[in-house]
Amino acid sequence: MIKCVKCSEVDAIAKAGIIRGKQRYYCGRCDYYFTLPAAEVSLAAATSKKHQPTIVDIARELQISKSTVSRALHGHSDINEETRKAVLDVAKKLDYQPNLLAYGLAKSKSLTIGIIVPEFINSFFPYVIIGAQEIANPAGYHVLICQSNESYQTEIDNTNVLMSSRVDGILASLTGKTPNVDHFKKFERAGIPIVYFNRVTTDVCASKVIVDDYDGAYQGVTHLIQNGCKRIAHIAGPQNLQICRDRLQGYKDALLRHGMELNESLIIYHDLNPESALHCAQHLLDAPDRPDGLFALNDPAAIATMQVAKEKGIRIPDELAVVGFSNEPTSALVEPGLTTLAQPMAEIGKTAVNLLFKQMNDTTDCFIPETKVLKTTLIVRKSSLKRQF
Amino acid sequence: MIKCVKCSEVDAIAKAGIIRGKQRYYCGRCDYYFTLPAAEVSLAAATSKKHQPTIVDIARELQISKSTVSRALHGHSDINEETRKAVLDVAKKLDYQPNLLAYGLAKSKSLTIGIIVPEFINSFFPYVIIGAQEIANPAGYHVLICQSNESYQTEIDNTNVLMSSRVDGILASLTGKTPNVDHFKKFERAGIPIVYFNRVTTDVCASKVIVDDYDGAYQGVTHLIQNGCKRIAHIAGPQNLQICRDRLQGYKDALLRHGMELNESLIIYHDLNPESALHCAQHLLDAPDRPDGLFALNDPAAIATMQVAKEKGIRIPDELAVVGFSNEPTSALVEPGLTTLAQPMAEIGKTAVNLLFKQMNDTTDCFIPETKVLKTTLIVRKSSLKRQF
DNA sequence: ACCGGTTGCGAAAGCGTTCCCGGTACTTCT
DNA sequence: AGAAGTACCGGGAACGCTTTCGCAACCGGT
Repeated sequence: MIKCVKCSEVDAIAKAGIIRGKQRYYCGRCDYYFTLPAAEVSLAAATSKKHQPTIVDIARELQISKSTVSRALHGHSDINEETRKAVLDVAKKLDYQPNLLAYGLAKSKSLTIGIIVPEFINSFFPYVIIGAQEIANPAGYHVLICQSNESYQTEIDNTNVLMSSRVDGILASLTGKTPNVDHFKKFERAGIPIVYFNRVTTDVCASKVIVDDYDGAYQGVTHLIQNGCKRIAHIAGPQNLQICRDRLQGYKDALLRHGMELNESLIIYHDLNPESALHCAQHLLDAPDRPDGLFALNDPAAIATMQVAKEKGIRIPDELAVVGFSNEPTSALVEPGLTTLAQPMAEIGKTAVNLLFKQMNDTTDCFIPETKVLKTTLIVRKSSLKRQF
Repeated sequence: MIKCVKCSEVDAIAKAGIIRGKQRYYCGRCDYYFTLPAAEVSLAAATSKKHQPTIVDIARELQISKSTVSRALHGHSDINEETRKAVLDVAKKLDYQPNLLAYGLAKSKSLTIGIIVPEFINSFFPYVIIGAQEIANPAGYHVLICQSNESYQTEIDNTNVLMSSRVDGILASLTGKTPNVDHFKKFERAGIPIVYFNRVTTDVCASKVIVDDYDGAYQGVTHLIQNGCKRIAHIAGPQNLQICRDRLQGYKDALLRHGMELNESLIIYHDLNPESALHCAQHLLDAPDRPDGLFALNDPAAIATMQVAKEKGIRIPDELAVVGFSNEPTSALVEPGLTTLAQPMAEIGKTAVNLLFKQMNDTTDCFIPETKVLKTTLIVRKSSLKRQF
């Protein structure tokens, strides 16, 4: 017979429904509902997930309170030197690893900064990330990398992931399809600082790290002109990105400044997908009135064009001089070497994190965003040096 | 005069030390210690960190309990359809983002898998990571990427970071300097599954994803032999890595099988640092009795050698035929195109995550590790096709 | 001897979730 | 009509950590 778990009464027990698959009983005397305790599923087999040592374990071992352990582990004041040593010893003995989840919850900070990049197949972004880590890691922060794969939707998803992860700051570089930065507004609302780098938009009030794209483009195109190019094409990027607009403008101004005319048919737009680069190249080189010079918005596009030119038997640089942008390692490997505008990639990452930290430590409620503009350097290789000139 | 905060007594008050910089008082009547409440530092300026909506906010808005909200957000049973809709609406209205830290703490799982790679400058690892994300993300997991920068110490640090982050699983590829995997043992102890990929060691009992390195090397070297090479060199990797030992063995066996003799002076060891590749190449090509063929353990080493050869005026493939390993995109860009053994990079990532998930969902206490061996494909380009042959 | 000050530690309240369990109001059998 | 079952919901402990604040013990000067 069923006994009440409280009064051990037997007679006043009535069935009171099934709950979560188990019979429930009601004791009329105690006015108490209960289910029979599940017969102690004896297996410690359910203990597959081993217990990780916590500060409570350390505290128990030393017969002190967890507050003291916490203080000891953080070099807090208000702690006896011997106690601290003892705690540290036990921590090492137990191989204690602080639980960052709990830490983050308690402190409302995750010690993590999120980085959103459009891709990391080409070396540009990896180098930036490495630069960022070089500053972030020593400061005790680690880095959560999200790549948007040049997809706007993925970028949005990534912002949500970073939001849920409660990152303390964001470094972001946009996709070529990102029409606006509304999906980043939530970070502002939450007081999480953002620094945009490289691929930024103009319509946002935030800190930015960019290079002088206009100047770089201007230099690159001028170089082509000085090397005898008469018809200089430009593979431009999506015009939602300031970086692409600036490079385009630099291209245009360089031409005009040197008394050359603008020819819209020589400007072709690349959506930054790898296949698109090949299409642009095809299109450009198939044109009846082929260009004899090309300034591409980035190295991969320049290199893709060189490949296509090669297939078509177009000689580089004599028939087509090429200048890229970024100086990714590959640009030194292709044949002929690609003339390009070197970007200080690691420097970009470092600068961005420094700016982020500055903003994170800012106590004044109205932080004034800052834009750092780094310089590019023209690296001349063979792809732009016409022989007959 | 000072009043007791409890009884408002004035006379029985005595000073009782300074604590944390503030004067403390003692009321003899109440037997009570107190400090004066800090004059309400009126600034809401300290509220710079805005409040993020939580389930409690949703609950308050709807006048229900947070338990109900939690159930609603997770499509739990035991919830009225209308209630759920209401919760979802409010959640959307408030732009609620679940706090992954709190979730992780409560559930003892972080929905994160950690990936440790030795570097991500070359494209191999990025592609693997993309493959991994393609499986992990749809399953609700995100990926924490750590790069060890070919440093053993950094790799150890990375394991600690991932341990602290309480990742639910690990994908790891070792540095060329990692002597053993003791630093990964803590994951085993904690019951956190690991899958090693690509750069693995033999002395560990865990799931692995590798390619058939021996076979790939054998194929590559055989291809060189069939193309008329008589003195085939090998840039080998650190012998702590099984992958490097296998490729070396494949090289040796291919030579022996084809009646060629082994020449230790033609084997040179690369520590996987970028500069080291150039040294190896220099050394190899400066030798009095220069090789006429090269099988390099990876594409970057092969390409570095091609660069050095070019500088020295050594013609490829006629004077030196080259075969790499991996088929990174760059290998198609260099001149001549690099013959190489294609690895299914994204596939490696996907397979590894699948294996990891399998192990994570395994309930039996004794999980049997599994090793998946993927196939390589010889991609023939011009770097290995001697003309006079 | 007493008072004011110092040092070191413990108790407990959060942080935002999940989840177990108990409770209520209602429905459906007999 | 009353017993048995169903559908939902709320309370509250737990996760591992930080942090505030109270308190005891001790120290040194008058």
